Amino acid sequence: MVTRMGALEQQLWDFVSAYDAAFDRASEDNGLSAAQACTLTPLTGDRHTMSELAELLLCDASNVTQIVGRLEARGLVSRTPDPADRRVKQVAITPDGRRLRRAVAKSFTFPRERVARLDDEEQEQLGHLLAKMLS
Amino acid sequence: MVTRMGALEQQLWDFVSAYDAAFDRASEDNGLSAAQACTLTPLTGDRHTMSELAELLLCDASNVTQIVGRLEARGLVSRTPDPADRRVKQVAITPDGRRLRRAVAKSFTFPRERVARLDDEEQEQLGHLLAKMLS
DNA sequence: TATTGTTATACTCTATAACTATA
DNA sequence: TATAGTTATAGAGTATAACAATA
Repeated sequence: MVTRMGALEQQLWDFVSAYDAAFDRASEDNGLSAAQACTLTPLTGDRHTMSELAELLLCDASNVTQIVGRLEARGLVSRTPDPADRRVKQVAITPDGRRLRRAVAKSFTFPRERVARLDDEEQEQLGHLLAKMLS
Repeated sequence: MVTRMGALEQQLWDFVSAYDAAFDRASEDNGLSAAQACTLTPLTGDRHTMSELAELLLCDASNVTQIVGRLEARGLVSRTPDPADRRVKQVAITPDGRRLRRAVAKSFTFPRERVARLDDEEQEQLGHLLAKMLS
């Protein structure tokens, strides 16, 4: 991707590009934008505030307002004021939202398929290498 | 990211998320959107047609028209009709565009830094695993 | 006065459909 | 008629600044 990029860096670029493209496709095959699918992802049954979502999604709160607004209009999430502090909104995924999130996860075969090409020892190696790079 | 996602899949998600966020930052630190930086990337001195770019970037040609239009307005690429077939446009990066592409590459330290955490043997392992997953 | 979230606005990305110029 | 690219248009993502409601 860059001038004089090493072979390993190029492989990483290629892998990430393929991964991203596959996630985009999985989202759009289920009628969601990637951003919408990413927003449904962390809503794991607990309630989350708009600010928490903005932090998780690494974007501005005003952006979350819009994305959540579209998801809410489709009945995929709910937004209710926190009784303890009525400034705060509690966002929760609905059963429909959960279904769609599962459908996206099922469509997103890329990581499963690619990891399945590695034998047990290689999978363990990969986990070790990723942990080292992420630490 | 998904219901019941394996640990290895979660590590991949985390790595890709961090990689993408770092590329976005590197682009925006240099006054480019990620899409603009991605468009400058493959313009390696040869000439490319709009269609080729659309294929490389996995998007519609009308989208490339707009992105290239903005890059051209800033003097980062040039667009000239192919004398052999005047329907075709040859896109080339300018010296300013090259400078900016290098600046983005320099800012995008994430892959270099993370790979540098691995010793020589681990880097070789990673290359092997990526090749297997990309094949 | 400070904080949470929304609204208003502007720009970019993206695709589809209609169009222009060229072949 | 077919192809390369553009234009028109519309919807979505994104951020900044101004605002409302609540604390």
